[in-house]
Amino acid sequence: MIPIYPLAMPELAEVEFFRKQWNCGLGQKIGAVRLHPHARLFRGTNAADLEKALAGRKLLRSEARGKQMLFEFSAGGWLGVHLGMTGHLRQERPDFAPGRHDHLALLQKTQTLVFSDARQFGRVRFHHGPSAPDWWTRFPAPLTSSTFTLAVLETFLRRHGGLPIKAALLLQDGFPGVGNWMADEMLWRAGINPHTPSGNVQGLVLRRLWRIIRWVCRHALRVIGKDFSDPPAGWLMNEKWKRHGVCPIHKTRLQKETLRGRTTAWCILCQGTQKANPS
DNA sequence: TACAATGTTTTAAG
DNA sequence: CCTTAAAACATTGT
Repeated sequence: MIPIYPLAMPELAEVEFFRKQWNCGLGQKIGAVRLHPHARLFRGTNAADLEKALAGRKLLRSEARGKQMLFEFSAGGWLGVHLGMTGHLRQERPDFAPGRHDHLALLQKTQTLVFSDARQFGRVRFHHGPSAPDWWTRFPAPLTSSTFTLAVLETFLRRHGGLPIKAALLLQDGFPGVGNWMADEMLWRAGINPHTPSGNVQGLVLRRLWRIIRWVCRHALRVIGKDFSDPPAGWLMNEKWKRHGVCPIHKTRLQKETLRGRTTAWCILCQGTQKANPS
């Protein structure tokens, strides 16, 4: 059977789904490594070293934090993976021959673990040592953890008080894993206009946003992260990418605008009519 | 053809 | 040093 790999760009839940696509190789040795050594994907790491270091090691475990993934190998090998806009992980047959965009392939006895990324906005890095690399351990706590308190949210939004709330939600330092669809989903559910300065999100509205951030993360992981199911009916995400998307509640056409270079959709009845540069 | 795409990083400016 | 704005990155699909 040939599995079908969804063509979706990865945010929190999608990353978690793709991470699990390599679970079939847990506990197994890497026989050989095939990679494109000069691919942009390997910027900042020595691809030749990576190739030499991983061959013969065993894949032990993996974890996702926000949009980052870390795969641990025996003898202190750590492989960091970011999928960018077009990256994905999948498994192929053991005799797999990498294609043009299959930049990294780990050959195992019963399958090959593949990382593909056409645009190469993604990234692969390798760390050798007894513990996980610094960039990983310094990563902010998950939004679903008890560490992400209302006070943490308030402090972050105040620090970036001049940014439109939509742009602030995309900052990975504050909201690890949140991407374009999740940010719009959260603002729609919270009834906040995407252009609202972050510093103006206060009081009851702030508290509601905090609850919704956690709710959307949990549910996205439960549905999409599990098996890449579509989000339930009633989610804004189902409408956002349609040419004539409508508000799931009012059935009126969504407002669309490029905000800070990112496509943004909102409902003027739920979130108001505010646009960029009011004068 | 020209433009847009669910993401970061760099560079410049305030 | 801090925050913000915009361009750059490379490829594919409409």
